[in-house]
Amino acid sequence: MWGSVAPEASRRLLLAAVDSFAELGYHGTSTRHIAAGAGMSAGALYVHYKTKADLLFQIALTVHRSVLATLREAVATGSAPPARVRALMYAFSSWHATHYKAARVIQNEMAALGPEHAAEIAVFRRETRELVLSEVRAGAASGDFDVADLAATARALSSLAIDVCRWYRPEGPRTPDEIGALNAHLAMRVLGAAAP
Amino acid sequence: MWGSVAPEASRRLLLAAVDSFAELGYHGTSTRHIAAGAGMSAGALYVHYKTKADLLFQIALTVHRSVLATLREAVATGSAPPARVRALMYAFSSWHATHYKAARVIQNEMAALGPEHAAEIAVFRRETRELVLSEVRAGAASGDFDVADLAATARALSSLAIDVCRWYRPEGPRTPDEIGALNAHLAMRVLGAAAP
DNA sequence: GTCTATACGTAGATAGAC
DNA sequence: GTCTATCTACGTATAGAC
Repeated sequence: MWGSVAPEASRRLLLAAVDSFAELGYHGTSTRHIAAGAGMSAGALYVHYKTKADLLFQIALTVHRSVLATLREAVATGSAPPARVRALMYAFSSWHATHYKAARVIQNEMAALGPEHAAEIAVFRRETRELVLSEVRAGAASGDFDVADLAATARALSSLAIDVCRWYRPEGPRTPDEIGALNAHLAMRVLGAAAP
Repeated sequence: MWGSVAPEASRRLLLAAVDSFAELGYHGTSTRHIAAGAGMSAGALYVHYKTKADLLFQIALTVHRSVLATLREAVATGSAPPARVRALMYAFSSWHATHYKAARVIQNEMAALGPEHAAEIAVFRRETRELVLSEVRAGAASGDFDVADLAATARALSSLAIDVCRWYRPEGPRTPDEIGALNAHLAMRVLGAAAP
């Protein structure tokens, strides 16, 4: 996910910021702390990022792009709605385990973005919602799913997948793979799909 | 929920803090802002609360007590596991809509608590988890539910209910009552309970 | 209990040497 | 590009008048 961030010093700062924002929050993190986490002095940060807010925005951009690309790849692997939604929920959930720190930042700290940055990020979030919704709708239309409230059910699936980043710990008993598989299974139940 | 907070000036400060913590986060909120929200000057806050951290802790105590009491009342209304879990999910979800600001504070800002305060609050959170888990376990034991992974399924139900506070808006299309009913329905599906 | 004034620390951000 | 030093503003918290 971070491969596109260059040069290396910029990436180190970004990763240190993700760690700190995830743990202490944006407002609870000082630029000095970020710089120290990247092995630099306080002033060096401003060579790579204009402001602390800009740093958050670059993180938000990178992470949202990664999620959306992951979900789009996932649905493309299936053809029938149940297979597509299983793949979607597996990818959505396991991504939120694997990248739980980055996910926490984009879930918890987006209120700290300024209005222009927030508007730009909102586009990604809308597209993600639309993607999930359209997959649920397709399965309802085909008769594979039994869904009373399309929007609310799609949101429930997203809640399930996203919330993973809030409780997942690498030392915990379940792997990202297992979490993805379990949530894919629960999604089929939520959607009233026939048991396979 | 706030009736126990007296005198009135203390309650005004607490409510102003909840509003601001929910919107801007604990570290993003200044004591001046809280005091202004309660219609007071900056210094007056310290007559009612020892520190800003103490204010957060009082909020956390009050809100966690309210959630737990709500859930305990809810399960007591039913006898068979499906009815009990339906009541639980209805109460859990609608509470998180009705009290979405208070819920956001206890979901997003608990990392700002000091170690001793955090330990005290962790007791409430553990009890809430245990309550949900024990209800799921009872239904699995009775044969009403079909659950492969008790802990993970119980957590999924909690995710569904708690996440309501993160997206709910009073101007939105669904009432807390409707949200509670929908999540209760989805919970039955997640648990593999026979359709009523 | 509330106000104004203030002490003190730390935050974000910049300047200039290397 | 990185460092140290520094500017300036704002944060929490306290003191003392009313």
